[in-house]
Amino acid sequence: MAEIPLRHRSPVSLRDCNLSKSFELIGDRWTLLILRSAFWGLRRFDDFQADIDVPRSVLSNRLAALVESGIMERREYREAGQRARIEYPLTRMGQALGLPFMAMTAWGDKWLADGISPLTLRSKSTGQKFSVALVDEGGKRAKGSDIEIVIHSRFARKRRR
Amino acid sequence: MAEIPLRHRSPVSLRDCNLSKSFELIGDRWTLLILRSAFWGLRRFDDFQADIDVPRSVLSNRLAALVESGIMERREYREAGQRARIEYPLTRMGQALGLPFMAMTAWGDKWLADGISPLTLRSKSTGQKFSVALVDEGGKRAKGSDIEIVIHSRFARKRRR
DNA sequence: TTCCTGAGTCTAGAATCTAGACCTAGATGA
DNA sequence: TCATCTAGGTCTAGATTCTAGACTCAGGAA
Repeated sequence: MAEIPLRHRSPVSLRDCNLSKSFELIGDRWTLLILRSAFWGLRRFDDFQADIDVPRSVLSNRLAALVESGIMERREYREAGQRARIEYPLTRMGQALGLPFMAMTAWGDKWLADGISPLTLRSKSTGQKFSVALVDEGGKRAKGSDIEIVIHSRFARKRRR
Repeated sequence: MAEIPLRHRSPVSLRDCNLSKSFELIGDRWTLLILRSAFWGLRRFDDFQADIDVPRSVLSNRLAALVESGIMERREYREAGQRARIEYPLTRMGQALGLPFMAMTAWGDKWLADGISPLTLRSKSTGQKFSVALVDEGGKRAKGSDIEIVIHSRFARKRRR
């Protein structure tokens, strides 16, 4: 992997950058852990609290922020003969974070655990392993040297220095 | 997209989870923004500082942590006739974060910016667009309903309740 | 000799985090 | 009827971290 060419300033401002906007919403240790638990199917306050041992006031704040940004939903539900309770399921927007999370997990497997993955994803029908990859429209994996970054002119910032 | 089945506890403990280990290293707003700048080719202390307007002491801490964890390298370099300076290039481990970051960017494009992407990735040779996807060994995209999660028995936690 | 630049450190006040106690409303048990 | 339990929180005080901005330090240039 070649070194990235030196530059002194990002060509897209933070204001226009959807990556930095994403980080503003979920780029915090507890938020990320809450989402991890949510992907496992957790939905209730006390379950989150026990699962990741987060301070209750922090959990409260983070859930409110996740609801505010549309990643989770705050919903009443009622089990037969029980009183109403609250649950926090992922919205479609939240579920769509699955792909970045899988990519992040694969990175962790490779670089933090010597390639040992506690879990793998595979096809129910064919049994083949799934993995996250950068592919073209036909599903062919991108080669590092063949990738070109195109910045939409409306967002491009003048190069300085 | 169907709802995730309810569960009360993650089947893999935080200790074994490479996703949570990853979050421990980079799951912090400033660290994420520093890495974003690094992917654009920034390498120098003052460039990072100006690019994302991070407090200098925080930048100093975060860079040290990134070096400590092997994501960046602290390196002296010398331009012709100049004194030695320091730069912080991404290591291979750091560059490998590119894929999760691209996935995250695509998420942000879709959900935070109405699908408007300041940047796209395409093939230099064929001009085709690249995108991050979950694919099988042959490059075929995974269908949500066909994905099965397999937890390696060594790491599986007993299901409670 | 003074200035400049890159790469930091230091400081004090503000904001946030943490552990843990407490609160509340409905269902349940005695 | 009264106390108890539970889910889903709030409140508090003390510890930690963050922030803006001033300062430092070394090597080269003017």
